[in-house]
Amino acid sequence: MVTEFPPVILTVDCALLSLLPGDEDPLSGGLGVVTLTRDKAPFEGMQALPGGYVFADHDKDLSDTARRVLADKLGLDPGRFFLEQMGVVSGAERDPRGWAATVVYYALAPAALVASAKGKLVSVDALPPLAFDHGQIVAQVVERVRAKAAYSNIAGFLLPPEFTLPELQDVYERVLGQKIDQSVFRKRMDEAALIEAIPDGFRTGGRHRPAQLYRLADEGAALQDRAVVQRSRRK
Amino acid sequence: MVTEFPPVILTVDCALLSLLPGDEDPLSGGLGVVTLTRDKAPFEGMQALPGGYVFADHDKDLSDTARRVLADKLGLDPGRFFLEQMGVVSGAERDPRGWAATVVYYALAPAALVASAKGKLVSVDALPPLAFDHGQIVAQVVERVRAKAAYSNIAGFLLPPEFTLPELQDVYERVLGQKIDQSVFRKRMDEAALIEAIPDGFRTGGRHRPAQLYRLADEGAALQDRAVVQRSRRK
DNA sequence: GGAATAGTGTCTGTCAGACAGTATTGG
DNA sequence: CCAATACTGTCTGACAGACACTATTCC
Repeated sequence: MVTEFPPVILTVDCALLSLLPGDEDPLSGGLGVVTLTRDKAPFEGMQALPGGYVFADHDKDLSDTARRVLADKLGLDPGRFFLEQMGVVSGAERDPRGWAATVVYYALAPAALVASAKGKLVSVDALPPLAFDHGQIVAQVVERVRAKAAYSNIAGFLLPPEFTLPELQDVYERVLGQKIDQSVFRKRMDEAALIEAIPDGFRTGGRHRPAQLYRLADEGAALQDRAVVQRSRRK
Repeated sequence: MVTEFPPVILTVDCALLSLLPGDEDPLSGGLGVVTLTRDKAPFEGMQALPGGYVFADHDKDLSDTARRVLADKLGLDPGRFFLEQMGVVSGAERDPRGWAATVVYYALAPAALVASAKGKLVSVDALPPLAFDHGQIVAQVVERVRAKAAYSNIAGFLLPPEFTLPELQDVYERVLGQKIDQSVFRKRMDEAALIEAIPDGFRTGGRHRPAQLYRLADEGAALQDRAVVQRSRRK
């Protein structure tokens, strides 16, 4: 066993996901990811995920690093956004500067929050070429988020703190790219207790019945595993 | 952004899981994890997960590091074992030597393979105190493996390459700690196509009907997501 | 009242789990 | 034939999904 530090580049990269505008046709306005233009070599001028080095003096742990990156590079309010570690991507070939390991975090935030941040929000289904292996990383993150969306309340973090059930269902349909039966969706949300009704909270405005407002239940236990759509069963 | 390497300790720790002997009573002989006695400070003399530094010159990526650690520290044959990244554990406090990040890998191997390796196989349900935060890491790994066992063929890697359906069911029951209906288990295994029958392969010996031998289907697509036991639905 | 969207009730095919029944071996 | 374990068939309650129905607002 060697005792000196290994000559390894360790960074943190963040994939911040949100919903694209596209309000006109249904099921458009799907998932988007925020990218920045690199201002130095390698891959100068290309789009890349925001990332940075670990500051051992300031960051309590790697999630701290991720929050700092999102705040510094994107100007994102350290407010209500979901952050979770995806894993590590590593290898001798992925960075021309040498053997590199990157801890990947992904974040989810409401479109309104992301709109005020730096960077470009691009569709994950029509990604431009990205620096390093960031294209593959985004693909992995999207796969993970879509899988989680099917059995958790993770999609709720793409909406403002207060939202209606039809709005939430719309988000699930955009993220999953598939229609969900209204009745089934409501039954699930009800029994899963992932969200809670806001007493006397209603969204009015349209010329139709007002919708009950909800919020995510239980800030702490924010992520639970209840099925929202059933995975297909037969081969 | 700084450009010199950050003063961060980056290591890889491996949690090698297998089944404990305990053949007498049913549902005993559950999951075990392999630990080594630390031969230097910090935590000298305590049990710890096998781990090591990344060798940028030799390791193509971090999974290479993990395989090397399992081979060097445990003498494990680089043969048929399942290896997957769990994530990174990091922080200023977890290693007395300084800010440290550890990439955690977990491996599954048949008991026969593990028996010939170095280290102690201890029950994950009665862990001794472990060095660093390895106790928490093992708990996380076990949670992950149990979750995956419920909807994948991951438990098959705890058996030799050839096994019978009753043997596989027994493994699932040990890992999950719950009885599975025989008929349901077989229907799932059949439709999921996670395993395939070995033509004319039978295990004889008992004074009863011989059992068909199976192997894991498709070495490459080794892990698939088919439910083996249904998650509970009602609250 | 009509349009529009929010929200609920009901029906039906299908599946998970329970359990009983059949198959095949050694003694 | 018996014991023991491998394997299969069938029944039933419950749920997912489909779809029709009611509720409530603005005009």
